[in-house]
Amino acid sequence: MAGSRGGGIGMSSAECGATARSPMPELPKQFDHLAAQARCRALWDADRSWHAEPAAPGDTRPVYSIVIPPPNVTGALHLGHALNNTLQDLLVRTRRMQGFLTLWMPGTDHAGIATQAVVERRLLEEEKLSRHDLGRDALVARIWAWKEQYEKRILGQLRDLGASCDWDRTRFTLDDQCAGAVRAAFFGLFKQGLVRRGKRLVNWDTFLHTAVSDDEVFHEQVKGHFWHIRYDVVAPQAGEPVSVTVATTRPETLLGDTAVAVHPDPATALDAAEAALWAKRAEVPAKEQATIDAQLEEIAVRRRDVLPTLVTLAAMARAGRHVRLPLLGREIPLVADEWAKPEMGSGCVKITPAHDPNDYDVGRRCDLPMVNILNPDGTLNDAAGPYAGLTIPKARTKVVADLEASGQLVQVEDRLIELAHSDRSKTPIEPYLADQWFIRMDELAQPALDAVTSGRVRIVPERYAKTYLDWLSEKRDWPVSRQLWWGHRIPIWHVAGVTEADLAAAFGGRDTVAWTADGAAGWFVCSSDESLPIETVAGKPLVRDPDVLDTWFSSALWPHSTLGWPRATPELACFYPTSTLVTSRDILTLWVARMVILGLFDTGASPFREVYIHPKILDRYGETMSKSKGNGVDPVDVIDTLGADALRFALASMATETQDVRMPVDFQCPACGGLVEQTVQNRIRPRIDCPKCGQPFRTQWATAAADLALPRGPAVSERFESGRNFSNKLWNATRFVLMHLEGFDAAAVDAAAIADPSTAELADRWLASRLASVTRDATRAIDEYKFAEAARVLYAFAWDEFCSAYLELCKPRLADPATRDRARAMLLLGLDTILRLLHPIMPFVTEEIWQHLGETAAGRRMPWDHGLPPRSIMVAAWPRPPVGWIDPHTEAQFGSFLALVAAIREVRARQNVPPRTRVKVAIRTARDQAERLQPLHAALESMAVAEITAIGPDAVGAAAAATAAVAGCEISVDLAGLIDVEAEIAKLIKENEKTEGFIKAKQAKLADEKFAARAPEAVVAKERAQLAELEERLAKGRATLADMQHRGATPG
RNA sequence: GGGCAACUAGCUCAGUUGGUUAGAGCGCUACGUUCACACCGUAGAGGUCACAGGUUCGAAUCCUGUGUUGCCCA
Repeated sequence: MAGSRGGGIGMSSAECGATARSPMPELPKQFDHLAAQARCRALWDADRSWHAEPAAPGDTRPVYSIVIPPPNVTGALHLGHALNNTLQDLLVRTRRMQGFLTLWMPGTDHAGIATQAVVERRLLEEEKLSRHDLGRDALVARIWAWKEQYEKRILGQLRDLGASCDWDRTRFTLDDQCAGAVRAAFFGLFKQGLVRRGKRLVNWDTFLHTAVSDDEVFHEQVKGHFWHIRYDVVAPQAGEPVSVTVATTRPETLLGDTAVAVHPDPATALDAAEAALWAKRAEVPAKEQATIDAQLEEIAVRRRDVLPTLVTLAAMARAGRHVRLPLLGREIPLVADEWAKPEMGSGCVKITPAHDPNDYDVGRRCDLPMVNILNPDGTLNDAAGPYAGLTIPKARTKVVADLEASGQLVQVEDRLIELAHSDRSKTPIEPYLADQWFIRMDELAQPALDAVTSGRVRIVPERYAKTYLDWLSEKRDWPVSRQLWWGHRIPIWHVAGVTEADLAAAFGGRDTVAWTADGAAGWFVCSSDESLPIETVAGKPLVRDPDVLDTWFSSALWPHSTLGWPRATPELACFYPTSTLVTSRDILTLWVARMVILGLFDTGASPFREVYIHPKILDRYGETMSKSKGNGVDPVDVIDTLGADALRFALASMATETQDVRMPVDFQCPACGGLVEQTVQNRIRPRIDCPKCGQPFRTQWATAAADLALPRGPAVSERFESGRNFSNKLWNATRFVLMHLEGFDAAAVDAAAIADPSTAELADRWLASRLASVTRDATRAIDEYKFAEAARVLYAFAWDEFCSAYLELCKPRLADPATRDRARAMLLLGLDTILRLLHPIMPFVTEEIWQHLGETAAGRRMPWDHGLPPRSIMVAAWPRPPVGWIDPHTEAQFGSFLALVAAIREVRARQNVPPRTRVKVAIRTARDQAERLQPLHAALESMAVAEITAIGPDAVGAAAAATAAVAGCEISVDLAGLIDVEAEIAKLIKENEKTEGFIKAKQAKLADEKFAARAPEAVVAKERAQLAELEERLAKGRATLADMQHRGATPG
């Protein structure tokens, strides 16, 4: 497609010059983003401009590399991905243009449980099958099929967005190369003794038969009960309680109880609780004190009634006494542990280490046995004795009934309970003790901490370093087992009943196999090979661990695994460590910290030098966008309707240093185009009736056939429109420039000479200065990750200065053969520079325009170009205007000119002068100012629709005139026959009042002796000057007002 | 409970080391389609910078506290 458009592409300048023709007829008034997107992608793909090869010998280019945070293959990309990838592309395109050897590594993530759960849910919905019906291999095959589909879609979306990834290098966290890296990394850890086997409480989903991670759990309040149960003391002695009462919301867990805990020092604990209440009471408002008083009263009662018993129990616990577990009759110890709170309940608490996280900690501290009473399917196992085989709800009913029958049930309370539910199956989570593999963090964490504290890895914004350091410094072991089928199978096999000599004989000499004792006469064998070459050792079977690794394990290797590690590839040598990681703060610990840990462990180097954390996009209510809430905007909708550039520009503009950008979302009615505000109520409806035209449309929730038949109303946001408008503005500025470029020999222009401050006139010096300072500001903003700043600076310059000012004042110059060529050269310089600066943010519109410039002005050469402009702007040189172009004095002078134009326009507007009526203007100003403005007369007259009747120190305005003082000029607009005296008087009064206000404030400030004494000299002088200026303005204003009022009284 | 943020125009956000007569985009009002652009132009209205103290000659900006909101960790 690129080839079919405009034969000029890729031709030499001579050929281009020969075929140059007026482009106007073929350039539509509106930028066609869809056509441009297709054309540009085809061009970039044809040239593989995004591809990077490792540096060849002698290539001295600096290297810039980024690895993409691999999107999950769970579903399509959302707005957060669009932001994340826009910013990466922005960095990558900038560096590429700046001459870096630039690689952006793309790929996707297999996303363990998320993907498996999606596929399992569909399997159940569509075929009424569970994964066990299908079997491991068949399910995994299904998930691969899903992955193929979504990977394709995701990569397509990234391309639609304009991402200039090196598509030839696309990786997947579960592909062969990554799998090899995972095995090698795990094996390395195993060999160093950093992998350990241990028990861990997991969130067990009894419906899906799998552990789910903490962030796949949601909490919901449900109605439940609080059962108070009596445990009898074994052989109570005189003065000792004969029983203790504990309370639980899950009575069936008593079957797994291995202790009852009491606080070791209940008196002190009670005092501490009371002291805390007093402290709180002193702080809260009076109305809340009553509640606290009641609690204090309660503590006093406890001290009297409960404390003596607790003290006795604590002593009994120390003496190693026991209580008898109801129903099962097991004797379990009384233990002393601070988890038991004397101020709560009976002060005693039952301990079920295998089924409660807090109890688990108590169990660890007190060295208690851990009795698991559950089967993976949520029924009770043999440890539950007569209750084995029952489901949890049935077991609960029976336990309660039996307790009641045996008289052990003391009391039942109704209570609201915060209950954990699985986000995947929506069923209650059971804490479940399972054997897991852990990566030991005690040694691994320190280098990763050092990397950040030493500054070798810089986190931007800086405050996130704290999150990272706090989390890592806990050095908590990383549980890496997942009871799933989709993922990297843990490369560990178990064998029992053999000796180490047997193992040594079986694997003799292989350095890819290592083993460790399992603590129970068996062995764990680990290998970095895809499989072990043998199935038995000394006749005993090797059994592979059924679990897979945590998804984050393979993600943690992403920067080096994608570059070929553990092989010593040229890619790894050239592009590792990478330059920048761009991500969102919610995975700073899960992902970023682990990348640093394993990057350092595997390669000895941190995987990146800088981490940029970008904001999150929220909806108008400050809620995170998510598919399940229905409050997101589909980036594809924006790309299709407004263009990828519009999306990217808006996203870049949102990337400010403060986080959490809100984006109000509306539904767009497909019938009338009207916007319907998205609310908490309507965002989950399958169909919405447009309040404007009454026509119904469907949303993402539509499932019923009747709803699906309706046209879809996409979720949109007005925030994207300014990007679309900006594209169009650039497009039309181009049309203007190209229109005037006909017959212009761009090759003959020496842009540097044209912009030379010593010879150029004010307007051109101004443009050159602005180009240089804007380039500096935009470049610096990108370097500092201030993307919104870069977008704002470029938008304001391109629109307000280049289009509204420079382009306008070129109009008279273009009409004059004497000044035309210089103006044309400057327009070309300005447009070309703006395009390059904007390209990283808006690649499509800039590339499309670049192609048109290539047809009309292929021979142009910017001062920072070494040769002719390349075929694609993607590989054009980043502008480097000479610093000498920057001239604040010129910028200030030109600012005066623009202020003059604005002042005349304001008078016109106030006086309702018809747009095409030329007004007569006299400007009284100092001689040097008048001389500087001389070349701008035509521009001033054209921009303000004015005729300058006089300019200079002696210029005299008409008798009936509106005046304004601005930028050292006193302008006088002749209002003969036009004047609206009332409007002018009203304006003057208001203006004078405002000035008086300022003067009063200034006078007060200057009259303050302390100010004069302590403020810096320069500030005082500035204030004085401002006061003088204000007073002069007021004097003139008053004189004019008096004149007007006189005139108003005697019209004519 | 601990930590991190945010609070500035109707909405979404800027506002560098304190020197401000507080800005932008969208929206709003008025006027306007001559030849780059109505996805446009010109002009205008609109703010007690959450609140209360403090530091300072001077606070949107620094400090303390309060309120509201969000996120992370437990």
